Amino acid sequence: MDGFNLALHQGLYVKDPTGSALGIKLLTHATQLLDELGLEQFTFRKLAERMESTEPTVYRYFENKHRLLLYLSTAWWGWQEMRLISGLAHIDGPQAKLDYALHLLTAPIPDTTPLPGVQGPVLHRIMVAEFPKAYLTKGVDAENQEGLFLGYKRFCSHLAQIITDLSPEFPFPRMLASTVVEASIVQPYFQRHLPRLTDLTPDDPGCSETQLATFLQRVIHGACLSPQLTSHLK
Amino acid sequence: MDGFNLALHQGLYVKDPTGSALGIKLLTHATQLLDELGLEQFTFRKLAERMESTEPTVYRYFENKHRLLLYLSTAWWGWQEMRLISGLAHIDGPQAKLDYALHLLTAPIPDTTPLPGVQGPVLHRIMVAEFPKAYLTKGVDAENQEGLFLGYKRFCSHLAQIITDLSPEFPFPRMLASTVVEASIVQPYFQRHLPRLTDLTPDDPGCSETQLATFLQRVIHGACLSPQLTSHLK
DNA sequence: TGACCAATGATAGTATAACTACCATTTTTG
DNA sequence: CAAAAATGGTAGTTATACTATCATTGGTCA
Repeated sequence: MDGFNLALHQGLYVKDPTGSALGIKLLTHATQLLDELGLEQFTFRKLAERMESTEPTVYRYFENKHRLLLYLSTAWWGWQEMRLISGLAHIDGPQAKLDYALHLLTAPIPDTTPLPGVQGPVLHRIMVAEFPKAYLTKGVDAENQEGLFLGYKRFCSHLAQIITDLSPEFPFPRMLASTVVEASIVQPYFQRHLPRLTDLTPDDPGCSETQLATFLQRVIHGACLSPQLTSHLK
Repeated sequence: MDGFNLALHQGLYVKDPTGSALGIKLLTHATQLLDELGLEQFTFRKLAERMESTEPTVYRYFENKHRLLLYLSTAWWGWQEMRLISGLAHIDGPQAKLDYALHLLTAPIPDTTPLPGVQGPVLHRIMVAEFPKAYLTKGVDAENQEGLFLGYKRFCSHLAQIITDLSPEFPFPRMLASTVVEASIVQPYFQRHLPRLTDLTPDDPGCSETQLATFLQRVIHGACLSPQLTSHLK
C-alpha cells in the first residue's frame, strides 16, 4: 500500500529514508514529534533525542525541517492520488467519481501506512496543521520549479478533471478544486480550534464528516451545475 | 480612516505602537520587512537594523514576531470589518450587500492606511502570505481564549450573516463564509506562485479580480440558492 | 532653576536552534 | 584481506530569541 514513487523528487531528501531501518525509524519519530510539537517547536535536535540518535544523523537524511515537511506533503498527496486513481478505476460516472474523491477528503483516514513507518492519521494531522506552511514561503517559486509541489498539484488536477467531466462548461474547475481541497483541510481544524468559523459540530466526529462532505458537494454542485443562477452577474 | 479600536486586545502588544512616533516608525519598517523577507526570515534584529534602532526597543512594543503577526492580522480584519460595516450602511438588500463584501475581498486594496504608518497594499500582501500561520500554531487555543482572533471571526460572522439573509434555510453559512474568505486570500497567491491550482490568468491583475469575484459569487449562490440540486445526496 | 521621576533607549549577555567540519566505525567490494 | 565507501558520533560555529541592566531624555513640581 505504501511505497509509490517518491524517488522522482530527489531534492526532497538528502538520503532516501525509506531505504534503511534507521531512516524509517526517523520517519516514525519525526511524524510523531511534529504532531506533538507543531512545526515551529519541532527541531532536529529534539528529534535526534527522541529517536536516541544524534543531530547530524538527521541532517544526513533531510537538509532541514522545511524539506522534511515538503517530503511528508509529497508523500501524503502522492498517497491520496494513488488512493484516488485506484478507487476511480472501479467507478463509472462523474458524479460517483466526485463522491469518491470527496470521501477521500472527508472520511476518517484508515490506519494504514502512506509511508513506511508512518500511520495515516498521524500524517493527516500534520497535513491539517502544517501543510499551508509548505507553500507559504519565500522559496515557493524555486521549490515549485524543482517540482516539489507536484503531488498536491496533481491531486487537485484530478479533482478539477472530475469537475470538468461533471460540467464541461464550468469556467473555474481548478479554482473550485483547490478551494474544496483547502476547505477539506482547514474546516476540521476550525472545528477543533476556531469553532465560530465553521458549522461542523464540535466533538461529534461521527457526524461532522458527512456534514463536511455534504457542504463540499453543495459547493461543487451549486457552483458548476447552476450557471443560470449567476448569469445576471458580470 | 485608521485607528479603530485595537486597544481592546491588550495582549497583542506590550506597548501600543500607535501611541508614539517611534512605534509608528516600527510598524512601517516591520510591515515592509515582513513583506520583503516573509515571516520565517524576518527577525527583530533585522527590523532593529532597518529602522536604525536596537532589538530591545522592538521587544518593548511586541513580545515576539508571532504576536506582531497577530497584531497586524487583527488590524487588517478590524479595518476590513470597518469598511464592510460602513459600506453596508448605505446598501439595501442581501444581494447588494454580498456584492459589496466580495468587492472588499477581491478588489485592489486602496492606498490608504489601515494602521498608522502602514499602507493597505503592504498589509494585504502580508496577510496573503502569512495570515494562516497566525492560527496554525500549537498556541491557537490559548490565543483564541485571549480573543486574539476576534477580528477575523467577526468579519467572517458578518459574511455568514449576509449569507443567512440571502438564504435563511442554508445550513452551513459559517463554513461557506470562511471558505470564501480563505479562497479570496489563497487564490491570488496561487495565481502568482502555483498557477496550476487556479484559473486566474497570470499577470492580468485587471481581469483576475472580477474572475475571482465571479467565482466566489457562483460558489455562494450555487451552494445556498439551489438546495434542490443536491437533495438527492445524503 | 534645578532636583526628581518616569519613560524611553542602548549595551551586553545567555540559551537555544540551525548547520557543519571532522573523526571513528562499520560495511562493502575488488 | 585490504582498500574504499558508507554510516554514525563528537565538537564547534553562527544566528536567533529573549533578557537583565545601565544610560539618557524629557517632563513635573518645589
